[in-house]
Amino acid sequence: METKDFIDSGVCCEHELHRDRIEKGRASMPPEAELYELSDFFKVLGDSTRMRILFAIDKGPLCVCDIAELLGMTKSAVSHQLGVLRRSALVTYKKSGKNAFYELADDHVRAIIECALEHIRE
Amino acid sequence: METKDFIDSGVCCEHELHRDRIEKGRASMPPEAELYELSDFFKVLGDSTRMRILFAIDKGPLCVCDIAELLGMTKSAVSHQLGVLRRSALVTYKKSGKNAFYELADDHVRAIIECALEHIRE
DNA sequence: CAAACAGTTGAGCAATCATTCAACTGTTAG
DNA sequence: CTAACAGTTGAATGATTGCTCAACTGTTTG
Repeated sequence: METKDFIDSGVCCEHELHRDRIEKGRASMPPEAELYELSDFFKVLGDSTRMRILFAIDKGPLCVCDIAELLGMTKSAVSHQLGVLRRSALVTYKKSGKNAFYELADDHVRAIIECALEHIRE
Repeated sequence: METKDFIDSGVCCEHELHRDRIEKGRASMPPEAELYELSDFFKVLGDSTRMRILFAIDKGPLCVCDIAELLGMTKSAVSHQLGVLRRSALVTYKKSGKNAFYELADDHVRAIIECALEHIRE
């Protein structure tokens, strides 16, 4: 056809209609930094060991040894994952003698997991 | 001390008090299958490229070529990630001629991301 | 039909990551 | 102080994963 816009080329995303859609999509994109924070946050939740740890301490604080026993893993492996959860501020811990008792940092984490659980069970 | 319970041993998680806490934690653990579904779901969200795709199509369907242009990536790379999102049922798509228009599967996904965004911005 | 484009897919590669192992710190009990 | 235990940490390793490249399918246009 000869009614093509001068801006048109062979590729579809150069057409005016597509350009509009792309611009709309670009507008709904959050700041770069926020995007990485968001995906990093989900990345931490995206591991079954860490997820099991979060459920384990959901009803009350547990020490590393207890969590390791509960999950059937070594203290070292658990401590590494607790480090990840700690650095992402998903858990906090209090030292008590030889023990370090870990618990969920806040109810926000519970809420997000609960929200995802509903989605799964839909 | 000599008041130790007969079940006590050297390790802390064998003490009665710890055993109780462990049992409580174990009780709050969801079924194995659900746990994996949950962490797999978060794993899909835990990648900045996929997160950017979800935001890109948040305001309306886009074809693969448009998304690739918007993100500054190859169509192949985008298609691979769309495949992951498709297999996890986070997006749906409709074919229209040469194009495949992708959109968010449901509002549940929006809700979870929004919930996490609030947590990030706290 | 043939050329051009949209999209998918599998193999290969580099980077990331979870676990193991060993060495280490710090605390409590004897 | 010394032995035993709780916990952390760094290096090494095997598995996973995101992107590239190339080959392929399917659709539209001339």
